[in-house]
Amino acid sequence: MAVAGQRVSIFDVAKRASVGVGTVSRVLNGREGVSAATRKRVLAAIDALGYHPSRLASGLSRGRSDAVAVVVPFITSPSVVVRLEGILEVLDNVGLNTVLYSVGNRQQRDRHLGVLGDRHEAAGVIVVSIRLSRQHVERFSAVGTPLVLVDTRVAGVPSIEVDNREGGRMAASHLLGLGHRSFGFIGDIDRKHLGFSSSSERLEGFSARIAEAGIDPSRIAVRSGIHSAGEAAVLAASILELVEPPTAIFAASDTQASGVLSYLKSKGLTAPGDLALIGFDGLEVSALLGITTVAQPLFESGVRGAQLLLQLLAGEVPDPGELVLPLRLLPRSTTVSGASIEPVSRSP
Amino acid sequence: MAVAGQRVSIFDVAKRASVGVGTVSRVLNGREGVSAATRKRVLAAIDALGYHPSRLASGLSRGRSDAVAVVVPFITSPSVVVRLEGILEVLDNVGLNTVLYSVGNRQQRDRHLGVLGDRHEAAGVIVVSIRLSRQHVERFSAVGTPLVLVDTRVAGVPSIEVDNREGGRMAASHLLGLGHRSFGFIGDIDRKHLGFSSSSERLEGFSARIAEAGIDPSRIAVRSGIHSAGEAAVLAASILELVEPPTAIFAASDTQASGVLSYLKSKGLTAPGDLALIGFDGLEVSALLGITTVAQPLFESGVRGAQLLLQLLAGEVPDPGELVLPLRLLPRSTTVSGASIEPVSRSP
DNA sequence: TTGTACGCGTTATCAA
DNA sequence: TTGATAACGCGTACAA
Repeated sequence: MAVAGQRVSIFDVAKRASVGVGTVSRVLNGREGVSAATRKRVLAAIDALGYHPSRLASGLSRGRSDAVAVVVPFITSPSVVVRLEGILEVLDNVGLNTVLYSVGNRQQRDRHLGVLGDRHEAAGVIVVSIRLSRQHVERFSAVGTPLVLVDTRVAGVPSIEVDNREGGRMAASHLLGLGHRSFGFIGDIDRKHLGFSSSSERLEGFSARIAEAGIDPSRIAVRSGIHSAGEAAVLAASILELVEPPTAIFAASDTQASGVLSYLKSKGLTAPGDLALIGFDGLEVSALLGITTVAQPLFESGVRGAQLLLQLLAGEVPDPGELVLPLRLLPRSTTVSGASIEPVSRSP
Repeated sequence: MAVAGQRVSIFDVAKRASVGVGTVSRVLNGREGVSAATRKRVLAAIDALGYHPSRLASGLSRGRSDAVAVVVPFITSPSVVVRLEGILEVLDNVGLNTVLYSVGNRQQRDRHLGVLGDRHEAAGVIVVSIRLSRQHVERFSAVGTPLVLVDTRVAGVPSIEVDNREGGRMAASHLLGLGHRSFGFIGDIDRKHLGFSSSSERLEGFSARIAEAGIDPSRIAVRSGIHSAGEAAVLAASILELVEPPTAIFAASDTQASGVLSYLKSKGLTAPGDLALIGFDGLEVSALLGITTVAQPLFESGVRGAQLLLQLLAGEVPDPGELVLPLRLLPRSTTVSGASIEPVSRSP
């Protein structure tokens, strides 16, 4: 038992086990060249003293922190949280600490990213959903700090992504297949200039597919605002008040789609009768409300991203360094009128 | 500019400014006893070299990390995320790193909490929504590591809470005032044994108020399950299939209330016509779906918790060490039939 | 196989 | 007002 008072150091362990600190260190780090007998003695001493090494001291000695920095855009979006969960699960399993950096604007982004290349700050860095400039990336490669990108991409940097354009195409195909010929789109505006591009990429794919169907994509009623359900409701209103409102709306996220649905409800309208609606992400809320959506593997993106970083940390060169995860279209009751509103599955 | 290659240390700065490292350290930490002239020279050198101190080294020297550990239950619940945002905002502002510990079961909890008292691990700790034992707390007080509790409480430890019983009473009063006389309750079951107690406390208050109205509280149809909308939908079904189903349901959280609402919708039922429904938390989803709720200041709880920790870190003794934040009942369309489904406000 | 001593980058103490 | 130097706790060459 660690008695209150003085911190127990590697020296105390060494003394108790009648060995040198070097030996204790060797045991601690699973290095060979220690006889079974001494190893056992050392382990016993460690246990008896309740000793655990100081992250600070070992980090300083090794020349690098053992924490992983995870940089996320101001956590307001559920999708980011799910990715983060995935990251945490993997890192926690291998005993790495996760330091969370939430950035709400460019200044914060640059301030944090500018210093995170330092190995004393973090052993490695995972950036989620934030666009990085070449300069940012070069800082990292210059000092050799492993960097992984999740839901964003820079050529040459290991990353986990989905094909947002393809997702847009999938949404369009689904709606076209149902006979729709006029469309609205509700997306994000990147007010904080953090370089979010998924929304516009999804629109690109959506437009391209519409055009292929012989429809003028410039006729899509496009509205953008901050990423929130409330804002999306307002944008939906603006689209539906058009003289010739579209029959279908593609929202760039489930959060926004849920806002559209709430607007419809408030006006006594229904989907897909009055308006077909499709979202993006595959969040629980979409299942709950029966919103058709293009689902992406959010949790998995976090897991994969963290695993990628682990490889980098181990000095390996990840084979498919830039990974593209698959999307799935989940048809539900906001587009397919027959579809029963599923009695939400028990497992979350 | 920090040239790629060697790390620039306090020694480099000292050399460039023609002073001793002691002086640089003094400037760095804003200590007095440095002439304006030398301070200026040092600052210039720091700037020219792009120097910033090593957290590892200063931590080791000072004997404690400058990171704050935040322990949260497996981040699946939106309420926890909002609290976390509040915490991050405050800590980031003062330059403290936030190390996130997500615990999904007792083993994880004990493993993390057991080591977090060490000042080399964290300068201070904030525990969110997880019940701590006396032993846990004593470990912290023994070594003097500041500890703050958010949404949980232990006598003598600084904490931020709401009065869950009072919240339950508020919900009951609201429903009683609307003429309801039969009730259902949907709450959490703490399957992972992390000591969540809000749900049962809310039920206690709810029951007490019901009893005061002359109704036998044992007649409340109580159902509990894991915290998820889907599970809540299943529980709602079980309640509504009773031979004499209640006319109102109190869900222990908005997430669960949204599950109940989705179940109603899937059955073609409406609120409050077929069933009055009230939730808890005041999450955006409740506004979106028009669910009446008992709102608690989630973001603020994080902010206050972090501020409390800052005081502790500064050696101050927070005056009301155990803070109870106010609750507000927000009547919406799942209980008050007249209430229009609000066209969700623009600001989130 | 094991012990010793130095270095990691800061802070803090003590002289100057 | 300053500079030199001893910790802080650990990893690791190097010596034994």
